Amino acid sequence: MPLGAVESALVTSAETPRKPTIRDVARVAGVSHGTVSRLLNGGHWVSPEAREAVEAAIASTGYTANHAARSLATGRSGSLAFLLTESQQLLFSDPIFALLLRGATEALAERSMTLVLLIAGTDAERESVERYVRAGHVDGVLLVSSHESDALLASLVAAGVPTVCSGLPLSDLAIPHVAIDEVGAAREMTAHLLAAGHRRIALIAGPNDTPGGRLRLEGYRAEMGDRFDETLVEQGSYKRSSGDAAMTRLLERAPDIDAVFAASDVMAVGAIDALRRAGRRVPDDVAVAGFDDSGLAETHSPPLTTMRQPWSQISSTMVDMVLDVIEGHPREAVVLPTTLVERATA
Amino acid sequence: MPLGAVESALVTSAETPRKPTIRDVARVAGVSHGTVSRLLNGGHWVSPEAREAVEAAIASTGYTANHAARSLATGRSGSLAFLLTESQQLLFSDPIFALLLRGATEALAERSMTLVLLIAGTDAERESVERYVRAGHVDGVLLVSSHESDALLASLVAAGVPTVCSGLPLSDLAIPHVAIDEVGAAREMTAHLLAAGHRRIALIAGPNDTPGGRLRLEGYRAEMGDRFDETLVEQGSYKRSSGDAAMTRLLERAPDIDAVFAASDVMAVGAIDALRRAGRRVPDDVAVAGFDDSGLAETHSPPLTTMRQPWSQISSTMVDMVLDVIEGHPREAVVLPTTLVERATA
DNA sequence: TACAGAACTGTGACCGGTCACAGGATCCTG
DNA sequence: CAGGATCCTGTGACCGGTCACAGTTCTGTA
Repeated sequence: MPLGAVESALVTSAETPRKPTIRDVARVAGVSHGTVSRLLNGGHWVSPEAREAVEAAIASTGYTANHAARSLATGRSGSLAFLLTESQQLLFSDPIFALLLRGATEALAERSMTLVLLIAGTDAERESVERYVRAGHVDGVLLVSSHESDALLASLVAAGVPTVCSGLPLSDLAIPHVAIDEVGAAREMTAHLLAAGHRRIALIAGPNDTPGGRLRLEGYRAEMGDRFDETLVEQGSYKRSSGDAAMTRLLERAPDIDAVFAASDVMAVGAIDALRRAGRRVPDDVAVAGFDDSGLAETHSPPLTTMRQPWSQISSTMVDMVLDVIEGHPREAVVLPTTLVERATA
Repeated sequence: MPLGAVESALVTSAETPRKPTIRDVARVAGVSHGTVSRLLNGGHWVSPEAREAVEAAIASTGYTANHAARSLATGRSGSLAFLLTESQQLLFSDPIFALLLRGATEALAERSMTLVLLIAGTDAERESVERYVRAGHVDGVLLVSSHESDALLASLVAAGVPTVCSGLPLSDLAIPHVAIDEVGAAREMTAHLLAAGHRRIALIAGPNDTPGGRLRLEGYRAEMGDRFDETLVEQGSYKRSSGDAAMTRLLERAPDIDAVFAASDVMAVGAIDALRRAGRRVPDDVAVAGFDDSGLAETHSPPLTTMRQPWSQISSTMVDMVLDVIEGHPREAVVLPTTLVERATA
């Protein structure tokens, strides 16, 4: 009956039936709009009868909250930026960005928040992204970048925008971030290859200005100890073709290589391309290990032995952290564990 | 001087200096907030002097518009959904989704709108996405799906949500969409292979419930004419491993194959994996052609001959179309041209 | 000179929530 | 039984824009 009343009111009062508001719900439930609002925000100080009436009214009217009105009143946008400061190339070529994106989308959906994707590859884009974020269109930023120091990061922090990074920001800023034990993971993989009897283990490192590039090299070097040989190290750019090229150079310089550890799965796959062209069998002639467990590792043939990063945990932790920071609770950096996944190539 | 007044007012009235509003700007410029608002929305009926004063005031106060307030007043959210109705796997494995995402992000940034990424792979996700969109959190939807009929699509259309699809929605609904001439493009590639002297041309088709799967097969069949042979057709799932598997089956059934046309670059690369394992040289023994020009095609070694889809044009056209629909201007479907890109494999 | 209409401007209602505040009811406690 | 605490509720101001409307000035034309 109240439902009918509301329906006819809507139909008669406007040709386009307006979406029900909190006041419509209140009228149907026979309470005030304040009570409805309270129920919507946790339901404290609402009597059981009122709760029941309001819940019924919400169901019968098909009420959904108006996001813009809530934002205006609370000063919160209800969204986070997933900020990628990479050239577009990398987004396409390395599946780990998609993994992080997916994880963050899920973690936010659980909290009824949304993800705004921002890509800042060029300088013009960086500027517009900065304006956008500083204007308060998002409550916080998930900064995803493989490169360690970033002018954008500094300016976001200076502007007081709650920000969390993936990977280690190696600048001196103390930004909350979630990372893995890069050095330890690289040591573990190197030790695994050594334990399998390999002695001439090459490394295809990442770029020097990325934590993954520097620290995985450090771990490899530490574990190799006396066996460390500069000629066994090449640098790639995290792209497949760079893995291929690096492997080709390594084979020329050191044909006696019996294993190769690549700082990413994508480069490992590129290395396998080169090894195949050179007629080396994997893993019989040369063992290959990757890093990331990026999905590619499992579907590649043969499946890659790799160091798994807990992607969905990384993204959900980042979301948790930035939400805490938004609430005013400062957060420390978090280091998550990695797992060596032994498949066919090493 | 007026600026100083505003600044001190802000500082004294609140410990946290509030962000300047349209009324602050108006006070500094010595006009009413209505005039500021008019300038912000196109600047019609604003005198040159007022315009100048307001622009100076905006610059001196550092004013940026409050998105939530504008949304509330206009009933527009200023954002579009990029809705992906695919299992997560495909987003990771096929670069074309990243290409579309990137293009849409750019096209929207130009219009100061934002992109909300929604992924509806599971049924639970579909439901929450539907609630979200119907609640009016976005002004329109860019539906990206390779599969042709989609319950979600039907319900969005029923709810009157402005929606544009990529690819052909083969249901009976007349949804605006942007597509390519699938049949014509497939004919063109097949003709190219025939012209190069190949006679036993295999096809690795896409899934039957996708336009790309059905229509590219149709074009291939039409162009092959009398040479069409059912045993030369295999179906894949657009994944690399499925291209590999399909090629393996084809080689068993028809060892005399001298060319293969894959309905996506990713599957073409998978096919090359299989051909290499079988000891066939590409393109010397078997020519390979892909479809999409997904970025993978260029970086693969050897670089893939493929049919280029105009990705950035596709995404910007989709954005244009959905914005038109939002404005109340119905749009027809658009068919964009493809280009045969000859590289090393065919 | 009068007057229509264009160009410009200010005012205030409104969008749909949140939240502070002022009560009212009920219950416990001294 | 007074009086305070606790629980619950309604009221209305407020967030920062947009937009309809009314009013003013200015120009051009009869």
